[in-house]
Amino acid sequence: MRNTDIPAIRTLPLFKEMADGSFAELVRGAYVQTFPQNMELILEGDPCDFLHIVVDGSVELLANWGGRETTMTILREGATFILAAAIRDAPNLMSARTLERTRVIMLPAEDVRQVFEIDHAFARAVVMELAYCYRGVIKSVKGLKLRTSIERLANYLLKWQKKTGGNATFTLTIEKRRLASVLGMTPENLSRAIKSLRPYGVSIDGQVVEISKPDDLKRLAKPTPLIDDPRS
Amino acid sequence: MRNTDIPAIRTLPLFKEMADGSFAELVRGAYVQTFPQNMELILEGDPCDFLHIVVDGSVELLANWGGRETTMTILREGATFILAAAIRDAPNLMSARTLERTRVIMLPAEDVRQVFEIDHAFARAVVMELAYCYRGVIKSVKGLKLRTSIERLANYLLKWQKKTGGNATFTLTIEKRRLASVLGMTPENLSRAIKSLRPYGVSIDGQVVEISKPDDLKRLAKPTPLIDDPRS
DNA sequence: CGTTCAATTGATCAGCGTCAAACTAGGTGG
DNA sequence: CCACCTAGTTTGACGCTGATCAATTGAACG
Repeated sequence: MRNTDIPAIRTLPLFKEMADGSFAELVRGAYVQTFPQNMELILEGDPCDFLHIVVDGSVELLANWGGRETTMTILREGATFILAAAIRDAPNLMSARTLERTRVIMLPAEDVRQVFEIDHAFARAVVMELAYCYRGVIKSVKGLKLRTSIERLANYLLKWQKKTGGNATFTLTIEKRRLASVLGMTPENLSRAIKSLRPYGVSIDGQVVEISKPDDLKRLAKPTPLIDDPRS
Repeated sequence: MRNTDIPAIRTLPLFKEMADGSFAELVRGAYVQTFPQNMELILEGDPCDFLHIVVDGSVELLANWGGRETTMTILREGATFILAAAIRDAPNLMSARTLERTRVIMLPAEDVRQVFEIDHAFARAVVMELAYCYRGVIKSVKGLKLRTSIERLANYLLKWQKKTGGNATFTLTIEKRRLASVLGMTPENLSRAIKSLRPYGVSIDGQVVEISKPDDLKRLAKPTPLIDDPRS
């Protein structure tokens, strides 16, 4: 592992509080690698050998069944994945694929489990991270079961607007067909959903979104922290 | 807390390995209560004060939004709930309601966090439990996004058959309208879905299910451990 | 025996997926 | 610099899945 990558992850919540010695042990067996776009990092069903951390770029977590495929979520800089499988030493429930040139750190799952035993601060961070992920998935189930696809889109736009600083105009960093899959619809339907938000002040040109009547959109989207707030 | 309830939970995976002293501390501030049917135990959005454990009976976890309601899951004897919220000291993402006369143990969330700091075996058990829950929710998202409602029903029946011992005839322990909500459909649609499984050897009379052509049903359901296996 | 609530059935409709085709933009090579 | 290729996006037409509404049947309980 290159020295330059160590500080990059040392400050992540998962590693910030742990002892230097434990961190060193964790990092000793780590691999760092930069993958090209569209690289399959892990495959659904395979045993989980490494905890992965995105240093730079973005990764798609996806699932397949019966010839169908869906994007579960998209991860960016600082996100970890396959933590639950690594902890339980269980097969991966999702595949992972790079969406662009992406730098990833891989910590042997065995080391993670071992350091978990030794370092209490790390154990606490792992639990916090897992609980955070769990709540994230619960929110997405709520969105899928309680909202229509248009409502999901509206809330996605509002959430992304907030994340990018709150301006009326902002830019998506995700292909539309993938956004469609994340939101649980087809690309064709996303196109139509976008058009149907026009009366609510939404216009999308390429990756550029403009929300001209945020209050109208919010009245439709009815966002709630219990589904849409990424933290807490 | 009555003495008779202590052994009931001591053997649960969450508490089995922990030190006697830690367990005593956890149990010291615990409440045990038997609730009647249809009691609201916790409310979505409320702060999380207690980790709950079902000793006997069953509890429905549900979520509301925009006047709609959905059943997230149904918990039975031995299940814990609100663990993630208790750990993170965050508001509940789901409400909980008894489905029948149900006995519940409530451990103050503050105590749980504190014992987590002290007892390492407990910390490990918490992580295992959380990872288990996380994977459960991931599986349900996969089912919702990748399967039609008929496929979800078919897999539910096969899973429940296995859970009850594998006989061709077995009994559901859940109201149909709740099953419908768990599976993400309306009661009317569940009725029709059941009828449409008749050519695959499924007949349901009241709560009694018979699967006469399991191979045909499996060919339709295409069950996979990566969605349908509750363990691992 | 009547009340109540769940389950079923039928009719209708909206949402969304599928298929096919047109359009667009970004990248490549002549 | 332009023509072309490729892949993503959009549009239209159509059909299936599943929701809604309304009415009926059935079962549990007082």
